[in-house]
Amino acid sequence: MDKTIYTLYKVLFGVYGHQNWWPIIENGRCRYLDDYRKRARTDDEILEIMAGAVLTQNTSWENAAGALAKLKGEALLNIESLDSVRAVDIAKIIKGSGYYNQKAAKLKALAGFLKGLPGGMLEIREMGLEAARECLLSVWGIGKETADSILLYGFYFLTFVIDSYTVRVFSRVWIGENEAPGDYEKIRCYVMERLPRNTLLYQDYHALIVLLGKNICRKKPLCEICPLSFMCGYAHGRTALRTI
DNA sequence: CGCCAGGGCCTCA
DNA sequence: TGAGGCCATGGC
Repeated sequence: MDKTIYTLYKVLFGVYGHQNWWPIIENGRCRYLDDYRKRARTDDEILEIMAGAVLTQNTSWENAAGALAKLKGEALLNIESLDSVRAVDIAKIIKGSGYYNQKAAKLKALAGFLKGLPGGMLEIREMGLEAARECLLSVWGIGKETADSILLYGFYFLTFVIDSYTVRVFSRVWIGENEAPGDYEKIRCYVMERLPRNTLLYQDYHALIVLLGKNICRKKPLCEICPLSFMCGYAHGRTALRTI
C-alpha cells in the first residue's frame, strides 16, 4: 500500500480543498486566511501560532482560540508580557482553554526561551529544520506535535504533524494491511517518505485529517458518509493490525 | 450526566 | 520505553 498515504490526501483535498491553516485571531475572531501562502509569517504571527499550539493541547480549538483572543485583547501576546506577567495572572486569562496552570507555565517557558534568542524568530528560521526542531523540543511544554505544528505552519519547514486524529485515521485505514501506525517518529518518517516535498501539501494534509477526525472519523466513526471508506480497512470490517 | 477535545510531563517498573 | 496518572474547562 505504498501510495495509500498520498491517495488519502488527494481524496480529502478533492472533497474539502485548501484549509488555510494556521488560523489567526483578528478583532477577537478566529480567521482562516489564504494570503499567507504568498508570504512568510510575521514574528507576531509566529508567536501567536506558538501560543495557540500550546493552548490547543488536548483541547478543542474553539476553547483555545477563545483564550488566545483574550490574551491578545489584554495585550499579553508578546514575549515581554508573557515573560514578566505572573503565571497565576496568565492562568486567569486563559482559563477557558483548560489546564490553565500548566499552560500558563508553558507560555512563560516559551517566552523565556524566545527572550534568550538574540536573533528572534529569524534565528530559528536560519537553524534549518532539524536544529530548530531540537531547539523547540528542548522547551518545557513543547512536545513533538506542538513543535511540528509550529515548524510547519509558523516557519514553513517541511515536517509532518502527527496528532491523535492522524493516529486514529491511519490506524483505521490500515487495519488489515501489513502496515499500520507505530510511534510518533515512525509515522512521521513513514508519511514523509511517501509524499511530494511540498509544504502547502503538508499543511493541508494535517488540517484535512483534523477536519475528518472531528466530523467523520470520530471515536464512533460515520463510515457511511466518509470519503475514505472505499480505501479503509475499518470501513470494510477488518480487524487485524500490525505496526510499521 | 458522561464523553470528548488539533498533548505533554512525570513516575515507575 | 511504555503504560498510567495528572492537568481542567466548555460544548454537546
